[in-house]
Amino acid sequence: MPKNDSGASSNFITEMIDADNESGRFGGRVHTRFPPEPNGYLHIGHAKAFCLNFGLAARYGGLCNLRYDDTNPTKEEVEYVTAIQEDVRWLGWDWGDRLFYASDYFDKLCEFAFRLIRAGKAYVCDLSADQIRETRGTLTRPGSESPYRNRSVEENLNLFERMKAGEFPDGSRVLRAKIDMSSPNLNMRDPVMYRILRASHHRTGDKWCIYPTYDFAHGQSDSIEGITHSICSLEFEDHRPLYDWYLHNLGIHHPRQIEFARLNLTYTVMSKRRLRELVEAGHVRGWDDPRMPTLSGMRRRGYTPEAIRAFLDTIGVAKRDSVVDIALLEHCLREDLNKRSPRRMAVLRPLRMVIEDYPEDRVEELDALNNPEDPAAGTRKVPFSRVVYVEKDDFREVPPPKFHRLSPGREVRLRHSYCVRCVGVVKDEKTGEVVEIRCAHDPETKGEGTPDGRKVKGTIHWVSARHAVDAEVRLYDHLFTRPDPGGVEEGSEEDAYGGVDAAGAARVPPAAEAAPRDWKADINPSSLATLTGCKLEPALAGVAPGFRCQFERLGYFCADPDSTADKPVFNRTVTLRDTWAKIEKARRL
RNA sequence: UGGGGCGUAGUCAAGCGGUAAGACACAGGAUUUUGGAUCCUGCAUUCGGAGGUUCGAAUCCUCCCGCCCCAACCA
Repeated sequence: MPKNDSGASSNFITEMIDADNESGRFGGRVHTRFPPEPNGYLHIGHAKAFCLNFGLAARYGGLCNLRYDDTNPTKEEVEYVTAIQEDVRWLGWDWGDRLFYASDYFDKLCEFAFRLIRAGKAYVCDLSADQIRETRGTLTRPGSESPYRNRSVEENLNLFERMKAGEFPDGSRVLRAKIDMSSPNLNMRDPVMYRILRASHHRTGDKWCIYPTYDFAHGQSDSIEGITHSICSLEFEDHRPLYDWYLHNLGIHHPRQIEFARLNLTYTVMSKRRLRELVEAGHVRGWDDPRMPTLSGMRRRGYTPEAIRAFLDTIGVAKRDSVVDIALLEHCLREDLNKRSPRRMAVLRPLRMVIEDYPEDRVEELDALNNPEDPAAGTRKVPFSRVVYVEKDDFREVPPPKFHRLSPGREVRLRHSYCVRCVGVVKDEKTGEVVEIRCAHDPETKGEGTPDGRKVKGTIHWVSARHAVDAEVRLYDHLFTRPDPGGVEEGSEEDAYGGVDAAGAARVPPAAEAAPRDWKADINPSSLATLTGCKLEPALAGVAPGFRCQFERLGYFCADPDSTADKPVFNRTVTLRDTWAKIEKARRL
């Protein structure tokens, strides 16, 4: 992909901006904005949008505002406005002193409404919401005009003034734009501009009982802020003619709107509605659950802002609907983490190993490289003693082909330490399970090499039993079992739509051909595995929440805020690539 | 059956009339005290389909097919 000096990708949007700059359309100015509604936490799809907006501003030496599109007081909360700022900042962006709210413009918007009424381009309509819907027509049939459409300017002025003054009950009247009830674009069939809504707003409190709709607020808000390029997602393409109409009839600054396709990822869901449902139904522990695709969840999981940005740069920006393989996100994560993570040893499923020929009371402090990718990261001391814990997975009584870890009679290297050979096992009398392995070490192999040059194929990690720190470790897997949660069931494409589900009760689907499954049925019941009694090397004692490292041979981990002084809790951010696991999986199939 | 948008590999995505970039995934191999990392190699004779224009078409024209969005006083 073509890149400019700042490393950001070129795309169809930069081409349009380049053209605008060349023609002098906005005097060479580039001013964008990120306009979230504070009704939920930001997810990585939003990150695509704001990195695009802030990135464009940075690329062209322009500015990017943060503006809350808070026109619906029934859904918005301050909790979300705070969280949104934290997330945007986390990814490295700065809106300077340009933090705005659409609600800052309520007075101005109201004035715009009066201006349109005076121009005979807006009217107060007494039809109910149901009646408005019924008279809007359908996709193929034009709508019919409201009986209130031709009220006089004076009457409209009077009525709207009284709507504003609170003389009418909620929902009894609306202000509508007088455009064209037979337009093939439904958005142009006299859309609602203002509704009566007695709800307390998170910023304006009870000052207003009428609120502008998003469509009547968004374009003008961009205009007021002097935005040059209004970047938004594809579904607003149909609304552009409406925004054009408002801006044109109001005669105010007219930004250029450019639409792009939002981000979708396999094995997860990406809509605030669904994410909220996961939170509220308790399928996850909260918006910042490390399994969530929310930025707060990813942060808690151990993602780095750099990895997310690299991912976003890699996927590009286009208008085609797409679903990006989550493996690409994980690749970007590993690539970043590999370079910067100190290595540590941790045993998740401990198996006791006794080195019979190693003195009972001896302890050696061995040198271990902190990061083979980065010599500057230095070394640390790791204590070694007669009894250590190794990973259960690293021992097989009956080794399968190509297994080059430990089994009776075989030799492996204990990472940074000695080579040991398994000379016996101790089994549980009742279950027959191996509960301890007995080994002999070769004193000549300390740290590196073998005296006779023999090859020792496997290297396994370990933790000295008497020095180990006990920990809880949380392993995460995809939140959903299918790449397309709720996707159409194979073979059922011809099924008739069986009814109206609760969530869609008011939204009658068109006579659908395909039958989507319930997306919640695809939730992965094993997306979280909590391991206790894990053994960490002592260097890991007392690390601060947010501390990231690689547990050698296992993956990248991050200390969770649930950690306490005596018991660390670690989240697995992502596993290492695991060729052996792949071989074993292939063998099972 | 209206309007708007989009079709390039399993997934993203360049390409802008001169003969299909790159990344992920996948498959081999080298190397390795992390089965990690790294390094090689392979992976679209063809761009949704069919016609047409042209010396030459993924790029231009025509028709067809498929997918997404729109009938909230949500955003």
